[in-house]
Amino acid sequence: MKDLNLLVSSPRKIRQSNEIAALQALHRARRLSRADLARVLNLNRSSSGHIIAELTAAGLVREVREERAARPNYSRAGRPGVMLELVPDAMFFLGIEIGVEHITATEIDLGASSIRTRTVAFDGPAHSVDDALRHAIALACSDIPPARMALCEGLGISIPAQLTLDGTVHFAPLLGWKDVNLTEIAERHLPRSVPVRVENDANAFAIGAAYNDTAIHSGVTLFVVMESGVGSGILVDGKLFRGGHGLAGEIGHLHVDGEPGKGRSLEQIVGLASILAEYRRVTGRAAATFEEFLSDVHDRAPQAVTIAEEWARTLAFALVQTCRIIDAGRIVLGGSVARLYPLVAARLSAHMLAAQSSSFPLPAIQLNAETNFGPAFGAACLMHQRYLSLESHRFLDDD
Amino acid sequence: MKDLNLLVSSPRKIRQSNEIAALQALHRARRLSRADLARVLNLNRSSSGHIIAELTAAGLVREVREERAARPNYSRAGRPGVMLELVPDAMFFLGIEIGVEHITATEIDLGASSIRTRTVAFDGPAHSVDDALRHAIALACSDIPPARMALCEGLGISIPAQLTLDGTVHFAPLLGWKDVNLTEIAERHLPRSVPVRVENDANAFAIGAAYNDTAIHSGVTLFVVMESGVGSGILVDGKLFRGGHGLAGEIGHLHVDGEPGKGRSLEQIVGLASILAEYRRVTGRAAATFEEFLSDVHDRAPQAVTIAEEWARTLAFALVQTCRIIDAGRIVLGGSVARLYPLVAARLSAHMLAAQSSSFPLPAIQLNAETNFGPAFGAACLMHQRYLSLESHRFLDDD
DNA sequence: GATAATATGTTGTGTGAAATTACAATTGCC
DNA sequence: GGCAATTGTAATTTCACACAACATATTATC
Repeated sequence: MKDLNLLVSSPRKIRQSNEIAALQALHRARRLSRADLARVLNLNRSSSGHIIAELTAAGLVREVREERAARPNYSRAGRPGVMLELVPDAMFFLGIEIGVEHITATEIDLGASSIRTRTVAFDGPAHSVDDALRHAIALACSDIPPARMALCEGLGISIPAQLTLDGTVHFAPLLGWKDVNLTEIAERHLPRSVPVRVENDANAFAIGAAYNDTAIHSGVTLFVVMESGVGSGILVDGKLFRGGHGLAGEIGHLHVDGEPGKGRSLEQIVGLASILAEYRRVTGRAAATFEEFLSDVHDRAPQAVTIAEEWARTLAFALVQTCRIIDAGRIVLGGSVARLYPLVAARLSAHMLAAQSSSFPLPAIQLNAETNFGPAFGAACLMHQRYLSLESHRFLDDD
Repeated sequence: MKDLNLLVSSPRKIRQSNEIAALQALHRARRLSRADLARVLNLNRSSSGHIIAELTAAGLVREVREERAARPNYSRAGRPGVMLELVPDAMFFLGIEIGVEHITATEIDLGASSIRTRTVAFDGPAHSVDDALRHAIALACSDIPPARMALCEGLGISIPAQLTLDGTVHFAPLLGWKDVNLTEIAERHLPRSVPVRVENDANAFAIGAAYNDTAIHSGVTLFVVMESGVGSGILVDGKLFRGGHGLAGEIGHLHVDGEPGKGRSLEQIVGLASILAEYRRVTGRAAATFEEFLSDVHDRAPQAVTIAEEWARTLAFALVQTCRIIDAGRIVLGGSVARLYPLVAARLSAHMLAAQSSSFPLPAIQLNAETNFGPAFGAACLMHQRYLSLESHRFLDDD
């Protein structure tokens, strides 16, 4: 039923979907000539020209006035093409992350570049849903003059919660929320009607970390976020895999040892809180920090190394289990705890190799170094992605 | 790069994709009038008429001459529409399953109805890849006269093996094959050039079990096949989720108890071989059958019940772990061991409920009763599905 | 039973978008 | 400078769909 409607029908819709394809292509390649675009999209040069004309008139695309010396490379024979690029300021997208201790708001442009990010402390559990959203939206919109607000094409919200597919909070243990429709509430607090989407924080992080990395756009990638809690997001060809209820990737509660009934969860061993608790216990220093722990591991202090070894062993086990099910081609580790990874990368690999039957291909593991890419950025990217798809506001006038 | 080409459309491609959508709609609904089709596809009646005319001329669709008494229901006012249906005999698809002990070949028509199925004993490990495929293809094609062979629009092959995405056997422990490109070999043995696709047996089973069940077409469904080995296939909106290397759903080797390093795999507790071995051990009857075991469980013989309880407990644990990752909305149990499920359904549910955190929705569990739907049928369905998609041979003349 | 209302299928016409073709413009290479 | 190669644009053609009009077939209503 739903596949069928996605198929394009009327002439006008052809142009719309081709325009979207052109925007996507320009986003990925940053710069293309009309002829380049025609090749990428398998279109005629003339059609490409018409599409560009329409997008230029709409203010989304412009010719880049290039310094003549700027391209000594690619000196093919023939008339050189005029390069085109997206107009970054044509619009912007907002992303906010409502965390347990803070709220972050970010703003990205049409090129998916971060314009600015702001974070404030916020005691999440102490506030109602309504208060939290009002604070967050105020933070995001505060410095934006009304005229500019008209260029906002979407607001993404990231929440540490289990969400159903329609943006309703199913259960948010960390915030104490339950069964609230965030989309509805957010729309009430917005100065202007804007598309809103809510997403789990791990999923949002995954989108953000992958969004400007063209290599990740194909295949299956697992993004693991390790803070106090542990979550993950699964990306298939650059698109989020949400599962039947939007809860896919909730690996924090995987059982990783002991009998099925008892045993501990991944989060209870790999999470920040557990590591710190254990490190403080063995060192006897109740105020020891994660930085000190990392430093100790680096210096090969036995007590810290033991903790790190169990961390690596447990994480390896969970990753192998997960890959048996989704067969990820790549794993990206993020969150503050991920800084432990470079210190024990070899151990992690060894444990994974041991747990894996030899014939099963091991995924590549990467560290997400960009601390800048948080859930807020990812939530904004989600709206950027939405704009560059058939759901886009601009193309839904009729129907 | 690959998304873009699917988005782009030209007049001719519109017609193609609309024809495909029409075929899909007719396949799902079995019978539609031109006006019905127009509504389903969001097209004008006249366009619908044109599309049907083209498909009728191609011999894929026909008007059903209806007995007048056949529709006392749906007696709306107005001129009744002429019902349309796919022409089953317009083409057919072959599916073969190469197992460890047998080869099955099946043939389905354009309506995805099974025409005939044949099975012969075959000692897989004793034969070379080449021999096995020659046998299998001969079995599938033996009774088909050359003239009819021209109507064959695809051959699907199911193998108990890990396959890469391009149809190469990565590793087939049960058959002793390794690193063979089955597609290539199969094409050599075919009497005529025909699209070929190779698929893991669990994945093929999943496709087949779901293919004619219209209700399953949306959401995430996990199909678990339990024989001597245990495998599974994941279906997302009716389409197979293959993972990064085509190995998604290999849950047979999930660790289900003990410490990460040691512990047993799901297969070693839930698989047929293990159940039988344990049952024979505790009863002392070395020739005891699975039927006898089922009968004992039914009669609540303590020894058998103990085995069944561990089966339920272990399976529940594995299913919960899997659903934490992919968040399946539904689980379908198949394979001969699945017959144990109805006897311990309540226990399985209880164990799943206990293992699941209360906020996590439990998937619905179903038994796949149709023993007829084997991997061979699924492999054929895979080709049927392929024909009803943009990859279809019929629509790739140009380019 | 006649008429109205409703729905279907077909035909002709118009429109929009892309393909095709042709051509001017711009560069590199000889 | 001549030639090949490439780009961008304009005119024309082709194609598929939407729309409107109409004949047709059936039910509902008086």
